[in-house]
Amino acid sequence: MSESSDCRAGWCAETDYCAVTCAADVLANKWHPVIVHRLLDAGELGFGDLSDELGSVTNKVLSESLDDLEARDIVERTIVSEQPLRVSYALTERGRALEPVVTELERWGREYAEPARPATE
Amino acid sequence: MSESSDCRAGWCAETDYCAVTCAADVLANKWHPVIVHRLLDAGELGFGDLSDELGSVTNKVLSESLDDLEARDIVERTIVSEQPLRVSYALTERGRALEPVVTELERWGREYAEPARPATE
DNA sequence: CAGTATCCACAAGGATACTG
DNA sequence: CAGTATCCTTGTGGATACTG
Repeated sequence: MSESSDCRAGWCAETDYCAVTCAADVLANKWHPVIVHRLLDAGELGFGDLSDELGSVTNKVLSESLDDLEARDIVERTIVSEQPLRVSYALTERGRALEPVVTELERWGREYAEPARPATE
Repeated sequence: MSESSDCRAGWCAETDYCAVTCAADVLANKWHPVIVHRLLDAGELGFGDLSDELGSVTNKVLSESLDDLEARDIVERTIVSEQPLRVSYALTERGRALEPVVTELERWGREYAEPARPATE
């Protein structure tokens, strides 16, 4: 799924703004930021818990998002029990390192979110 | 252009993670993060300057990105001269307030960018 | 120079139904 | 429960050509 920008093409981390782009790429998905945020303060959550918290997400999309986050080593999947199947998701170290980003994002959101008026037309 | 999420639907800023989502939405565009970053440390840049710095962006896409950022009141457009037309872009207060976000994004990118391995399949 | 106008390709997200 | 499998709609970005 997704080639996810040129981060691995030696294009990243060479310049400061490339680092920014690559990091932003990780959160450039409709559900990733919330998922990380929720895991940040819940520690771990099951698939269903996440689904409930996000509200309008479908199984397919949530599953894809989690797969992607796992592939990026942001999130870790653990099987808690089979029969009935129960899994748990938690942040990896890389994932936890996103905390300051999310914190600042939240701060900005709280202060400046409302006035957004995307395209007058 | 773009309805840009449910931020204005009273959905945002009510909970912490909604604030995060809304803020993330602002940077959820291929070029927005870099543009903001570049303006953050250049102060102001002309259309052509930006185009040069971003490299592979086309006029159309850069133009759209800037329009969107302007509509969101992140960026400010100033006409420097007509004939030949010259404009300058700079961050607004809202835009400058994104600095900590970008800084943390950059920090994370520098430290963790490389190992990303999006989808093994 | 600083854009617009068109057309196009593709990935992302959603709806719905089904399964180990 | 925790996903997969399909199908479908839309948005986003890019190529190219043109303009005040």
